[in-house]
Amino acid sequence: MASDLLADFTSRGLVQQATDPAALGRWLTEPGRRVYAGFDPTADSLHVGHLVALVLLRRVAAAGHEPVALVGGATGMIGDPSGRSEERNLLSADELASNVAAVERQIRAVLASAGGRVHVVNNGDWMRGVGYLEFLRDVGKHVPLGQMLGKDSVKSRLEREGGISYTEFSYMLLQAWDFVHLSDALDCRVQIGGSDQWGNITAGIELGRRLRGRELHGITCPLLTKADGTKMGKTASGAVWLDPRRTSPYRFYQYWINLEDDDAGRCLHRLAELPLEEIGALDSRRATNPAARDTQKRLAEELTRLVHGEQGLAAARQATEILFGAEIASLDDAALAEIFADVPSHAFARGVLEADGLPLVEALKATGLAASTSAARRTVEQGGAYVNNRRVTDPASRLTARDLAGSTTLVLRSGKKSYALARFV
RNA sequence: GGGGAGUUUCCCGAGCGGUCAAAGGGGUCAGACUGUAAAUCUGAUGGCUCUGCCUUCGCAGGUUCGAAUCCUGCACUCCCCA
Repeated sequence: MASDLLADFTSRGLVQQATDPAALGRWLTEPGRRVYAGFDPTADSLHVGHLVALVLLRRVAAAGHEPVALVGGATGMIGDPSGRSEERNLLSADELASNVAAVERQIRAVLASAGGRVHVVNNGDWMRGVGYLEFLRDVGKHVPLGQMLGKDSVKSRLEREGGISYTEFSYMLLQAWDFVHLSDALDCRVQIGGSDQWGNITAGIELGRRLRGRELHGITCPLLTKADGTKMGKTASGAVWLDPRRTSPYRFYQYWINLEDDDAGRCLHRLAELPLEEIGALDSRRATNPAARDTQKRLAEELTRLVHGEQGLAAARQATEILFGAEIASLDDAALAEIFADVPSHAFARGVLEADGLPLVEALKATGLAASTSAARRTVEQGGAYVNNRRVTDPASRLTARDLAGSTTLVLRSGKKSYALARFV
């Protein structure tokens, strides 16, 4: 069953290119093979774009092999030119170190539930001690310049005005050496990555052949893009991160919920760890009854659980329920703060709730839900204002202590989904 | 250097000396519909202590009971001739 890995990938649309599938399949017949994918620590969190590689590694584990996640403490110093139109800015060593630590944590968390043995390595560990001359003699000597110049990542950059620095040009040497090193250290002979990694992967394969006479393999998967051609994982407010401090579980969940049908379908195949029969069933239900949006729901559920755990999923669901209109009866301040983590809040003096209370229009203006008192009044008159998700249509109405949802907080809303928290302290 | 056209509320753009906070379109914001989609439909869209009041039509003055609309000067933009 271990040999099913390649077929498994293929059946889920996860294979763009692969080296000699027959030989690769043979090598994978034995369980416990190590397969690696690399992650460069360009930020202190991975994002949705990295999910494909993570899921790939989980499938490696599920197939009875051992995933190796490489964090690029060394390569992150340089910057991968692949898929980039411009030179990268270098990260400081401090930044890099904390990014490495954070990314390692995330990878472990996601891979932990896959079961089996997981390796997380950092190429900084083996690159740090290597001297420049040594590297040029041991590695550089065996890589023909013509081959390097032929890589798409290099070619496309050379044609552009900004060109490419020697530093970024050298990136593929490091990644090539990583592959050879991992084949030495862990007998890891397969590298997987996004399709933009093909050049780097084959550089490693070539180096393994020249240096060790060893046969290494590579698999790339298509980059996840949306039907409109834009990158997956981008929203108007920026990237969708895996770190809950950057992207709350609620927003993460919502990202998948909001996908177009086709995009959701593709993601379902590639990212969801569901049996193919179940995926097929969702496909046909999407075709016959798209309004039910079963695919989006299932996808959001699976991925939120994968990244944020059962608790994160529960929180995302509760937040969804409330942010989509469920009346807010009584919730404590902590739950409110949690659910409305992404929502702007404004603090008022507690005293304004005394006596007649605070005019609603003033609260709408102060929280930024309305640009002016006039605009606030209009919103109320047109039925667009809600207190704790209960519509209020009287422009003269005032907020008093009875309107508090928690002990100090109440929730204001304008229209369908513009929320603000009013805190009285 | 000479001649002509223009500068309007977020954008484009219409504005007869009074009924102009200023047509129309876009955008935006609400509401309905809907699949937390797209499209569509409706309303709103200077400010405020809002059945009224205040401030807007390049800038500064002037004429007039009354000006975005007329006159003078200034600034900027565009076009034609040299």
